[in-house]
Amino acid sequence: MGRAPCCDKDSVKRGPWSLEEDATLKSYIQNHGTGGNWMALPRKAGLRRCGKSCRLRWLNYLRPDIKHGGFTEEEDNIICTLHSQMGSRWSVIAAQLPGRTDNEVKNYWNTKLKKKKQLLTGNTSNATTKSDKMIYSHDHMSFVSKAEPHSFVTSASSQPQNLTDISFGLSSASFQGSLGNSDPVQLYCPGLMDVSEFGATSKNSSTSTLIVSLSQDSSSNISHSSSFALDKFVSLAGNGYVDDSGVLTGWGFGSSRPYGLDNSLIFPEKLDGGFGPTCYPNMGDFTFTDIKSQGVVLDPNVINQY
DNA sequence: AATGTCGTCAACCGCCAAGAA
DNA sequence: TTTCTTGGCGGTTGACGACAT
Repeated sequence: MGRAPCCDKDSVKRGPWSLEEDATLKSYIQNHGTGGNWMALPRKAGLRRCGKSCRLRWLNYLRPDIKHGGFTEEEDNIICTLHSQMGSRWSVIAAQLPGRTDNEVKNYWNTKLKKKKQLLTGNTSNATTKSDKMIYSHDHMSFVSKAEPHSFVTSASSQPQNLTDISFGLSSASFQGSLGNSDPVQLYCPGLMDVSEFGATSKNSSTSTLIVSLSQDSSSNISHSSSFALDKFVSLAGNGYVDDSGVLTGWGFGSSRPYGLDNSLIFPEKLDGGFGPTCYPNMGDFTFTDIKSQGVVLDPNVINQY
């Protein structure tokens, strides 16, 4: 036996709200509040609507502090950063954007930002098919192209987990130089700009760290070039670590910035009961040596600018 | 002008967690 | 302690408008 419906679907109105319904709901809530009971509200307000529907209409549209209209570039950056950090936790992301609702942020991501992200991966046809994949395990990482889904193994679970959230076109990246502890790192990614997703660090703070973050400006058609502006490089530094259970945690830029120099740095929090969607498991043995062996080269000139 | 395709976004669905009974 | 109710959330759907053919 299934769950009982929250309301009788035959007796309530569904679909788009009319102006009259909006006015009724708004007026009722402004005069009486929600009363802490959305289920009872429509009856009290004289609406033939499900309580859930009323709640959604109020929270997503009628609330006086809702900000309607296009997203700013700053909001874009915040959404991208937080989404990379915590995945699809839209309510949490929306909470960082005054006047925006989780639904609005979610829609915006799905219609605009996700596409941008897909462009950066070189994929324009399918959200789940990535042009290039990065795979890693305890002791290696590599780039592979046009691949079917890969998996990696975490030290905590020893179970393969699909890499659904980490991929980008790094196959042509160049990377040279060396790193000291907590040196900022920039990864030169021809054709790729800004932020996004992937981080690695070591089990203790005495070894190298790496973050790769990418996105692509769809209006540009950048070919390999050495004249990128600084902010076109991925940059990183910080004090993240992988704890004993293999969860990457505790990342920051200096003492004040939770994210990267260009908002590119994102690290997942450890979630109770397992890895969150963007919780990158153990990369404790992932070092630059490994990266170099795969032909990824750090540009020392870029490092020196920090 | 008619039809098809795509993008957007409001609204709904169903699951889960918290708290009340 | 268990069961039930409700709120909250993320995923998905479907209506509608814009644009392309």
